[in-house]
Amino acid sequence: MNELEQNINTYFGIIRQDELKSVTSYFKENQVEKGEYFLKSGQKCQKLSFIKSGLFRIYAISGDKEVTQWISTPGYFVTDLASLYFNTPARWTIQAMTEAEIYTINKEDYVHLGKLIPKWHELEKIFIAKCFTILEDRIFSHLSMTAEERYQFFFENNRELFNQVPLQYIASMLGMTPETFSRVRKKASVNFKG
Amino acid sequence: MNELEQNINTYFGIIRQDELKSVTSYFKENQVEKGEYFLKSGQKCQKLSFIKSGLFRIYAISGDKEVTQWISTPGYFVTDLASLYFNTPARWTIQAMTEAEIYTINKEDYVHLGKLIPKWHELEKIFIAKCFTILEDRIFSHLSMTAEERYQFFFENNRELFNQVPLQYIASMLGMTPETFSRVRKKASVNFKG
DNA sequence: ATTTTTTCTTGACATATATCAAGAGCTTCA
DNA sequence: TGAAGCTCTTGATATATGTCAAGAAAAAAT
Repeated sequence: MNELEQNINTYFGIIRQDELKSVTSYFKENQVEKGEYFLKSGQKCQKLSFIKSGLFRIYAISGDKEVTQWISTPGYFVTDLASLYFNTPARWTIQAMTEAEIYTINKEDYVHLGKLIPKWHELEKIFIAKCFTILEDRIFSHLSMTAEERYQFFFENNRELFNQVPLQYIASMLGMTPETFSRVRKKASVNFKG
Repeated sequence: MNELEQNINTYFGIIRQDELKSVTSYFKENQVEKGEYFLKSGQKCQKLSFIKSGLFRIYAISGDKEVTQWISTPGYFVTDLASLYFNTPARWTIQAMTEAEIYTINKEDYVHLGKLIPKWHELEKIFIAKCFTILEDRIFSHLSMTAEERYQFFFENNRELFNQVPLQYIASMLGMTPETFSRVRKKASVNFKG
């Protein structure tokens, strides 16, 4: 099973091999330059991509500040789900932080799959439900954890990311300033050694 | 169109009248006592209900504190989506804050509808996607707004709730203490008059 | 109607986190 | 290789929010 097929399997669940082939055939592999915009806030999102290589940052402008919502890494996907599903202007801007290779399906084909593969809506359902539970975890973390605890938790589960991207963006997605992030980090590393 | 049919329409989208009838026929109306638990954290959630009347609080215990995630009012629904869809132990406890009347479908029937009504998975997909966008808004509010701004925003859109439930729970779902809530509230009302 | 319980407010104070400013260490790239 | 720009850290300080404690107000129970 190739990379893309595995992505589909991970997020959408299991389908017959021939259907899987059919699904993946709608994805086109493409290259993305560093700094290139996958989506700009306000546009209607017309595609969904899985990341083969490279890093994408999903963020929005709020007042005079950027709010990073997520950093997407190989194996993950990028899209603005709300915009894709409800045809609303995207909240998020999505930009490549590095050169990247992605597998992209456009919205038209994505919707078409629903007519082509009986089980497709069910798979989408699973996909979105997974996205939902991820957000639910995050809400809970904001309601119940301090900045330090959110840092710890994220660090435990995403160590690799810390030497791949500017830390200020991780700070933002955890809901703290770069300065606080830096201090929390120092404190955590001291605790870790001690 | 009755209340329940309208609920289905609002959350799941439009379907044929006969299919709608078929869907709603699986929901049973039932009474709930004040204080009764709809779901307890750790259980596997086996149902989904729409609220005809009454109020439910969705919360979790974190350390020695309760974290209120949401207060569900007539027209809304109650369930633990993650638990319902992935059969995992529920994170949330759901308790009736008042006497209540609800329309309930059990999981078995809910799943069965997928076999019965071709479009059902697609409707569920819409339902979950809506839930997703609500959470996305909330994440954004925690990443970009102060306690005061979150208060303001919630107040604008949910004034009625403020004289129906203990404010401490609203405080918690907005991620602040009752004391902070009280101060923010005072400040907001002064600004409002001035 | 009175008591009891719960909820809300307020003040004093503690702590967490943000802001501002400066400098150090990296990268990038000309 | 050196200049220019990022990025990260650190200190000083400000602000937002939490904690604790007490009392007032409101709601529920008797």
